Amino acid sequence: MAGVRGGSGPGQQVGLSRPRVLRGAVAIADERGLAALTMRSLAESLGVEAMSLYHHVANKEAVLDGLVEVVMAEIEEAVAGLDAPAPEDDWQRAMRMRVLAAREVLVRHPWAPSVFETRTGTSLAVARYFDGVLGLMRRGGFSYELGHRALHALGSRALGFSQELFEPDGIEAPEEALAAMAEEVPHLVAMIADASHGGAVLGWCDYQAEFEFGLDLILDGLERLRAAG
Amino acid sequence: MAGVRGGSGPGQQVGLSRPRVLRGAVAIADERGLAALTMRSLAESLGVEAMSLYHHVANKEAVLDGLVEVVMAEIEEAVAGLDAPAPEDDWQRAMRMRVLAAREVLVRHPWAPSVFETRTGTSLAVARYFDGVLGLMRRGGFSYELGHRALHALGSRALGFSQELFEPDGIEAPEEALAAMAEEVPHLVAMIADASHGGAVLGWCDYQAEFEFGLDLILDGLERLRAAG
DNA sequence: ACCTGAACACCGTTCAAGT
DNA sequence: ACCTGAACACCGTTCAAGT
Repeated sequence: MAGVRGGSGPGQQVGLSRPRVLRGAVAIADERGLAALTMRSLAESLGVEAMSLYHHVANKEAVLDGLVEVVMAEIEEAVAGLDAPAPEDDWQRAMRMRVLAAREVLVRHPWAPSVFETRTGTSLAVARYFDGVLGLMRRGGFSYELGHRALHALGSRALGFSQELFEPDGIEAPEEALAAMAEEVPHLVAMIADASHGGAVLGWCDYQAEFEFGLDLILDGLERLRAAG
Repeated sequence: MAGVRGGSGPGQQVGLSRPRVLRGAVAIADERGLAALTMRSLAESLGVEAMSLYHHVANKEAVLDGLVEVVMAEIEEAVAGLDAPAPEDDWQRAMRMRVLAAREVLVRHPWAPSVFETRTGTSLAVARYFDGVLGLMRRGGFSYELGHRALHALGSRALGFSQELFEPDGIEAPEEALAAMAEEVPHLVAMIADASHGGAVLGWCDYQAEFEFGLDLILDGLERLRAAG
């Protein structure tokens, strides 16, 4: 047959490696979503059989752990490139910039929160990031005790995302259904009606603005506690 | 063969039904974890073949949706049984009690947050709960606009849980590893050393206390904004 | 050392057949 | 109307075999 070796298909690799496997995994998750990432699809995208992957990663769990590493590396890079004030001068602004930089990375990898959520053990990469957050607060005048509480209070927000269990946007039913809804969730319906006075109706939630609101609420509260000693 | 019909095995049912299927699903998740919940294991626990389930639920997604309904019903019941102040008198205390009541339900179903996270669409049961939260804030003097922002700021905390991406507890390595860790995450190591002065070393995170701290941080901030008009 | 084909033990789900 | 057996199209993973 023709093309015995030198084909230019997706399997153009000179040899597999852990970084190459992880880069392939990120590409699939970015392009086709997390559900499309299987050992078989990953192997195929690398021009190799599924079983070959096991020479470079222990199993699929290890691939997911690797995805966390990749994302955290991108976040660390984004944070390093920041022109933030010294925490001694303005810890709150420094923290805000850090969190929003992390958030920008996550926007590029919308699957990332789901992967973070499934990881049980504490990854070193994540621990390093939180170590940086704690270090920032220390330089900003936090005691270890308050810094500890702050880490818990921030939770996933420190990494740039929050859990939106309920999206008011989801309520915007097609008019007729709204009347039926009004009995079940009167306050939500009224809230939407109130918001539509301004003009915007559908897609009226500005998630970035809401994220920043919640973040500032917490940071303001922490600053108050810090200042109070 | 003996025991043609009247056996007293797990399949003691007189006939399947959606509620019966969901109750079985909750039981499996409670006892053996979410991963153990498969259509086949669920069927077996009900003394039936897997394919029989499809006469009562559309598919596995519908089972997971049903789990959310069951949990939300338990939460609504817990909230209804609360002896909370009228929101007009003390919305913050009323809200705090509501959230902590929800949290108690979730503690009984540790798999619940994972299920909530995988649900994409807005469930009516969850919408109803958030409608109640918004109603409480309205009675407490919130505008719809601030109430809306409050719902976002609270996020999953309104239902009693928060995402702990990083558990400082996970750091408490077996002494020797700590020295190696000290280079990678110096602030976290120092934080733990600082905390151990008091006495408690391992298992030193009081998650309930940390949850309440974060909740109060947000509620205090919201009250400040509400009072400021 | 690295890659592979075949196979195993699972999944969720469909379908035609039973009562 | 409800339940079932057999089958299908997937998973992740093991194992013995190739180079």
